[in-house]
Amino acid sequence: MTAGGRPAEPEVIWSRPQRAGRGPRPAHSRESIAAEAVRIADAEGIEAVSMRRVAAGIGAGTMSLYNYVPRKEELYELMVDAVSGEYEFTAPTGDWRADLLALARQTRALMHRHPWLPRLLSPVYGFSPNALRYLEHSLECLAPLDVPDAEKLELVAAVNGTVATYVAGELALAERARALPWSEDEEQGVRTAWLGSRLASGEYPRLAAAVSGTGPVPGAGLDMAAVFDRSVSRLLGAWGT
Amino acid sequence: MTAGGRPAEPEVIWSRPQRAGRGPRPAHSRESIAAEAVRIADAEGIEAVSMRRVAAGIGAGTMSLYNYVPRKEELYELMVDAVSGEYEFTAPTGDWRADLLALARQTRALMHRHPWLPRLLSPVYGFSPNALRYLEHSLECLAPLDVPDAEKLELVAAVNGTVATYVAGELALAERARALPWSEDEEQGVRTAWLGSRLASGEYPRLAAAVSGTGPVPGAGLDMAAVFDRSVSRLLGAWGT
DNA sequence: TCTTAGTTACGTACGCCGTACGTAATGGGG
DNA sequence: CCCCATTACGTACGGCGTACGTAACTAAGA
Repeated sequence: MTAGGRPAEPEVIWSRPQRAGRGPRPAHSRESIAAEAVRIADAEGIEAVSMRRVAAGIGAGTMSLYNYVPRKEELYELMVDAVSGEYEFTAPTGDWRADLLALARQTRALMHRHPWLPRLLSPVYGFSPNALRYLEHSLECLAPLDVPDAEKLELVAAVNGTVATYVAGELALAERARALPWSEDEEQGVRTAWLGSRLASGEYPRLAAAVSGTGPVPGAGLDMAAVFDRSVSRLLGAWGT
Repeated sequence: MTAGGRPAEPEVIWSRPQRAGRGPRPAHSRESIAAEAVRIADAEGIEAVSMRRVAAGIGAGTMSLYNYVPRKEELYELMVDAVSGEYEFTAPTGDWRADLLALARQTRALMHRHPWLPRLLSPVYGFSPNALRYLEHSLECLAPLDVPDAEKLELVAAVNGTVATYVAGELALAERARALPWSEDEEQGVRTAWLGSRLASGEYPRLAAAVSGTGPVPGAGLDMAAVFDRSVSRLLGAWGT
């Protein structure tokens, strides 16, 4: 242990007790810290989340935060778990495909509310309390499906992968524009112009054909929710009967 | 334009000429810059890639790099495009599912060679030259498939999403351990212990059942390449006839 | 009850980071 | 041939994550 009680050994933040027996009672909690970080990320983007900002936001000194969160990466884990608690699980209907589609829609809505979520999901890869609740509920929904349990987890992973990539694509343009000094329209403009000039070169005839008719970028006149439903449903159709 | 000739307007880096007509001939190239950044990221992780490191690596002053790369984000675009050039496209066989599976395997191998790639893919969302080559080749492979072109692009996106998420999961443990002062085994140990203790609580009966038998973390005794092939094949099976 | 050891709080400091800006050198287009 | 766009790059600013040291606090053990 270092002087400040911060361990230099591997650990999972969830297995640490919030309150140790000995010293003064902690003035803050993981929940309030996570909530503040989520608030900042929602309002100003994930790059605005710093240990200093979060500490200041809850009215603590910068280094006090390290009593609750050993590293910034753990702060990310807290954030992901916090928003994962926004799922509303309803009882399985017996139609596992409908249930999983409903879950996927919730995930998409969650990511639209918290656009930084897709970028944090892959580095984290943890089994946080709310992630476990999510997995357990998914398996409940999959009870009618007659495949080995291990494959059910594969199915859940596949759906989540598709959802994450799909929504990341949806959000990419807006997120990039928000982090740069120009607008989403300008960003889309220069990218469309560039793509148009390349396609006009004739080097990519099939791509040019595929892009003509629809816009080159997601969201250009398409009903994204419908496309989303179709993509997820198609994936779900590959399992089972 | 600022004094240094660095534009503050939206632009796509690929539409900038490498050499302007006027001044001294540039001492470096986008290719060598991208190669150096890739070298650093491969050896020490993406977090070791900084403008200073890359500039020093090619023997340039830090701020000289900004004559070639207007922002760090554009450096990431160069990196993604550079490794995208490692694809080896072979003529379509007529069996589009086999062709796309082969492409997906190449993507997986690419991501294993460059473990930072999955994390850079979503923020970038660009149509770099090599990305266009990739898309064009994918559409060539999909010529035998009788669905609208727009859906073919959806299929390619779905496959890439699945691949990216799958490989990101494969790599997460090792990548996280590399960025922290302890080993991958220690990392896996504490996470497995935590998961075990939660599952033993009885709150997640279905998850506990699914996890018993196989290891809780990917790669615990499984043939990951086979699981990968199965996942991608299943997805491909959802399209077409 | 009193000590004491573990814990919380937090100020200071170090070595990084991205990049704005100013200046000197360079060499092709008019 | 000369002008000026362009390259090269040093300096500097404000921010970052976090190591470390110290003071205040409180529950557990004597």
